[in-house]
Amino acid sequence: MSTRKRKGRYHHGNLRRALIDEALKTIRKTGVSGLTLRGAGAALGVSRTALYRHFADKDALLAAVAREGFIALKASLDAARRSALELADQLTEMGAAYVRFAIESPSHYRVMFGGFLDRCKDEPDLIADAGAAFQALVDAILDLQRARLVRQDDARQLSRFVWAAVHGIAMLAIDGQLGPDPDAGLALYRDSAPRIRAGLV
Amino acid sequence: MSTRKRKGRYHHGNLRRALIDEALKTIRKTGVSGLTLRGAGAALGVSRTALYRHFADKDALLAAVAREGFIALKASLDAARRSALELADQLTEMGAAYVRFAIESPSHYRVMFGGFLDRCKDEPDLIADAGAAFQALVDAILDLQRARLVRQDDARQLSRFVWAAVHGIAMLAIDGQLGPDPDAGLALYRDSAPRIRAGLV
DNA sequence: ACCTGAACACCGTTCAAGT
DNA sequence: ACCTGAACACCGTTCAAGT
Repeated sequence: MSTRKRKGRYHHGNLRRALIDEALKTIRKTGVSGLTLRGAGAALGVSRTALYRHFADKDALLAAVAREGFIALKASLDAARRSALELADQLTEMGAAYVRFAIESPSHYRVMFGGFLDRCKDEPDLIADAGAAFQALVDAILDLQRARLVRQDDARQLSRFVWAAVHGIAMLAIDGQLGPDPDAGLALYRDSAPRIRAGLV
Repeated sequence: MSTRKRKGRYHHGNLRRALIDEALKTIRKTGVSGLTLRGAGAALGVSRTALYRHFADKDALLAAVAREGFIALKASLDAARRSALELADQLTEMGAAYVRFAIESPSHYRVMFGGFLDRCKDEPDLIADAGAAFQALVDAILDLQRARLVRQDDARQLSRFVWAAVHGIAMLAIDGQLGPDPDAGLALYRDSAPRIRAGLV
């Protein structure tokens, strides 16, 4: 069963979902700049303006794409946390998962953080999903604080420090600033993880 | 003496320079998305295609804008280093200058790091200017290592760690991820500076 | 309710022609 | 050498009209 409209069918079925998936696919393939509403419509066998029944404009579609990203990122972080053998390793594993997420989906990551979205505009769902991903980090740090493995500073501020560090590594990596080696980002993270930890104890 | 073409004059004078300045101005005012070649030409009283005598395409203009950014960033870092009263404070001051640069010129900063430029394309001058800014950090760390204030790890890797941390703070700040408070970025840096330092000693 | 087609006001870029 | 004007192949978005 394809996401493409069956010819002659009047309604598409789930155009909203199909548009998000199509956007994700072309973003992965060609970057954000390659995404056009006309192209997305054509790929789904739908008129160029059908999209406006489900999204206010292109930014709203991008916001939906970004939301998917934050949900997937949170899932990666949660999985990494569960996979850690010891409590002390949880945060290190989460950081690695974070950097890996960005390197595996650089264009998607850029939609989430590249300034395409105007966060002043009322997108409460997007802010909530981004907040939930951040909260995964805060929760892990609170656990470490309870076990006396991390100092008792404000957990949210500690989380922001860790977030900034891994976000910086991820951004420099997908921007090519660390050189052409595709593993440069993870290599830098491996070197940086103990340094980040040093800032927490 | 305006940068705008005097009417009737056949040549502009220094169109290349004027185009970069015009681009910087509109980017500061409206963001990168507000920059159009047609608009820039019109603002300078020049045809829409005059630009192609000085730049291969829009990306080449953006690359020139990014170069200016890296040169200005290096100047800020050097000034911060000189302004530090003690050797031990140099790096902290440089980090603050870095975050301040991004917060004061968010759109310009995004041209430098936002993935608009394809670093695989041959822009050796851009890579050189970005490298020079990074080298300012490496030099400061080498000095600290000589004074035994920083551990004797590979200086470039240490520099990348510091760079990623301040870059992450800067990016989150200008992306609005730290909340609406415009001072959130510098506040996070003040909290993070000693944590970053902990990773170096 | 959902979709279409034509239209509007934009883009970046090319190219023959002008000075 | 440097610039222009018209043209080309695109955009996002609006809107009256169709089912």
